[in-house]
Amino acid sequence: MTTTRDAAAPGLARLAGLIADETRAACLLALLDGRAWTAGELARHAGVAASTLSEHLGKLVAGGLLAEERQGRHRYVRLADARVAQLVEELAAQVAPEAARRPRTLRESTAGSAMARGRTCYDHLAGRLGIAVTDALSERGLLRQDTGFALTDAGLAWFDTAGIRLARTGRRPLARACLDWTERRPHLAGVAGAALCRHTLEAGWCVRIGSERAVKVTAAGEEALSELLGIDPATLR
Amino acid sequence: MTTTRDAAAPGLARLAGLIADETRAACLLALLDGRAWTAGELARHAGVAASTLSEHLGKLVAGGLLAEERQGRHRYVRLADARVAQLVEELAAQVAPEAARRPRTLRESTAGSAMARGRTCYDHLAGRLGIAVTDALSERGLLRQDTGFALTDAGLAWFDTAGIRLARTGRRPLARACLDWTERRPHLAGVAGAALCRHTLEAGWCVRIGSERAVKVTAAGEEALSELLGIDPATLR
DNA sequence: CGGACACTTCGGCCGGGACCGAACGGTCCG
DNA sequence: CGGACCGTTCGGTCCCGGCCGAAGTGTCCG
Repeated sequence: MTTTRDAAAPGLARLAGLIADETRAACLLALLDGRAWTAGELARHAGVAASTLSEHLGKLVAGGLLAEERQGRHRYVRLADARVAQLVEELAAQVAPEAARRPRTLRESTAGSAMARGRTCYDHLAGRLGIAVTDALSERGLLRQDTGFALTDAGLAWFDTAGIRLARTGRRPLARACLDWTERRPHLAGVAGAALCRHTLEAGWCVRIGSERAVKVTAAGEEALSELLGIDPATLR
Repeated sequence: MTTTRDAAAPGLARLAGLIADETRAACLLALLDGRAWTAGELARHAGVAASTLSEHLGKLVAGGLLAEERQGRHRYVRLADARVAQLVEELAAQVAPEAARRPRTLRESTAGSAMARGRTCYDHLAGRLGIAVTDALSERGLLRQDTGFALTDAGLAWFDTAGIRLARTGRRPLARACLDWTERRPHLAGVAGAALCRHTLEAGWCVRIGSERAVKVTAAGEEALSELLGIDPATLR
């Protein structure tokens, strides 16, 4: 064998192959909501037979993209970790330019506009809401976006006084940019993004709408975001 | 149709499908060196017939992953832009845990150790060299990694006094973390990473070894890196 | 304990796509 | 201008993998 083919090529192809099927891609995108779905829910979502989806889940779990948890007769799956979520986001963002076409049906349209207003992206906030928060943090000098993407010392203090604890985990960055595919601009992800999202939901600043990823800012949320970050409630509607 | 399958699923699957072939994956990894390759070079590298590779290039170009430039009877291709490079890096990094197995042949071993010492990763420095530079920037307060990944004001000044111009382009971040797949830690990428890499090559601090991505620090480079960043030359050998 | 339910396994069907060699069209050079 | 070289197109082969329905396993509940 005289070729110098890169040793990582088979692995790369195998990994991409896991995502390269429309049904599996639909599953991964659905799981971007950060929750655990049952196999049946995913089968209905993707529009394939339960037997077909079972095989897909087997491959995704074996490939390390999904984590599973069996409970009685249910098989719950979720994205394996934040790194996998980032990977799927990143790939989806690369596709977005074409996917950001105008919607076809009224249902898609209303659901789309709710998603555009505010949604979760795995474990952090996205959509106009996510952008508004990210921009507000930047304007107040709490987040530095001009030379990269990192919280400032003032930013660390802000999280502290807001009562949002940032757990310094092993590898995961405290702050990271995640490209928003509706706004086409980066929003806050990483440990801080996750903590902020969790806090907004726990404090009742936001509530989930329906069974989708979309979230809605509550009256209490509008007040809190206006007070803590100077976000004009009108931009969130 | 009663399913709620995500509208982005077909696009995501199509994009992943472009990478999901071992031959195309080998091409993308080879092109991570940032240079333009001819179709013939890639065919030899991947170990397939020229006709087969021609079809692959057609798909990769049509899919927007590669940019092509025809010169006479040659067809030069390179990664379309930094975003595509980042995508491939990120996927490869996800694979790395398995791929970081011990090499099989002596040739792989010596080539591997040169690559581990220092190499380019699209347009920035990687390997022990890339990590050493990134760490040195951090230790001197020029780069902030603890709360994200961004240059500090001192860092901007350092680039300025070192005579390395940072062109503020449209979308590309000034500094970004790129996970190093031999060191398993982030190194500097983005505009600053690219400018630094270009400068080290132009100033003769580093030279490319052979036709691969590997680079070697020169005597002048050791002196410069020691003086400007306090990097111990021993760590680069 | 029996029936409804969630998921898995299996066999069979089918389409897509990776691959090659042969023939062809451009380009460069002696 | 003829021959070497680089790349592309085409026809044909072959295998991989997604899909389904039917049958099977395990779980929950009345």
